[in-house]
Amino acid sequence: MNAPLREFERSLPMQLLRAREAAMSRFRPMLRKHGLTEQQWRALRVLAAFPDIDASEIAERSLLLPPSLSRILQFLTGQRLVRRTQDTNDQRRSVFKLTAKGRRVFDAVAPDSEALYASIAEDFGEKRLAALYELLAEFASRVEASA
Amino acid sequence: MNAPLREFERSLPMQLLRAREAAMSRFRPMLRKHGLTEQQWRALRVLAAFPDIDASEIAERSLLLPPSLSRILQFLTGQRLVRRTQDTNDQRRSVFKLTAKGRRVFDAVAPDSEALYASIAEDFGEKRLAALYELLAEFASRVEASA
DNA sequence: TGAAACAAATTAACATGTTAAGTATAGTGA
DNA sequence: TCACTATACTTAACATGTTAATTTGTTTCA
Repeated sequence: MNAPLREFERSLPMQLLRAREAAMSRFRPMLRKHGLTEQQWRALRVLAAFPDIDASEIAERSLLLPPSLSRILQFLTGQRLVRRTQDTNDQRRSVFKLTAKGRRVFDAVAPDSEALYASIAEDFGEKRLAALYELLAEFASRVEASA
Repeated sequence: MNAPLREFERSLPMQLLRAREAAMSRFRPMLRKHGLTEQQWRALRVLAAFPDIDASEIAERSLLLPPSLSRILQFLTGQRLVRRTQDTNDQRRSVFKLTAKGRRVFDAVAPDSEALYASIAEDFGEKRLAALYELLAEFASRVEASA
């Protein structure tokens, strides 16, 4: 055994990564069948919930950096899943909205997504899932704040 | 307010991402000063703890996929931080070890890394940190297992 | 043995992450 | 009004993530 490494593998950033990987490894194959990446799906979910939203707010809500989101919106627009409109008051802003096709894709993926999430909740337990969620939210806000 | 999205932003994968981002946003600038990315540092840490380790085990312990690790090892070898040796028994395997230079870099970064980790522990609280760690470990093993 | 299955690592191709720099527009104050 | 600053993206450049395909070497077993 080696002390420095035990500490490393026990580190919180590594456990956060491992936990997320465990969860996402269930979602990615399903999304792939729908022709979407995880990040594209995150953007679509935000757009489904907030019509006529600008890029900055999509980025913030989907936890995607602006350069990544910029490319993703180009892809989604190219696929005719999303339509972009120029804001007439502020020419710098673009406003985005799901197309009918985009809405159909969202409606097709959402049930699969919810089913997988439910299976995770069942495997780990609703109660512990809620406890974990609360700790994570507290951690994020605490650590973000005093950066 | 919009129900579907509240559910989305409350999802565990998103909170795991947000929490990890909060933590890593403290580490990345420090690593950058040392000329390393987060992933290169993960590989170095594993190598510091396990001399003469093969690529598969580095990948597993650092949570890096083999293709990413392959590129990272090429970079680290090019920087003369790591040396590669062919396994004579199994010609498919390569075995890696930190060079003296690699060890010096590790020794330079490690204290900064530990200091940041300590500051996070202080901000969030040792006790809650331990509780969060345990929940995450339990979550990962539970969700990985029954994938 | 020798062909088939398996294993370790790499390469390929494309999407995203990360930081810095660039572009266009909007707001601000002397 | 006009420099100055700030905002909203976008582009650039390089590193990594993700899946599939390849390459090379090992193992199995008929």
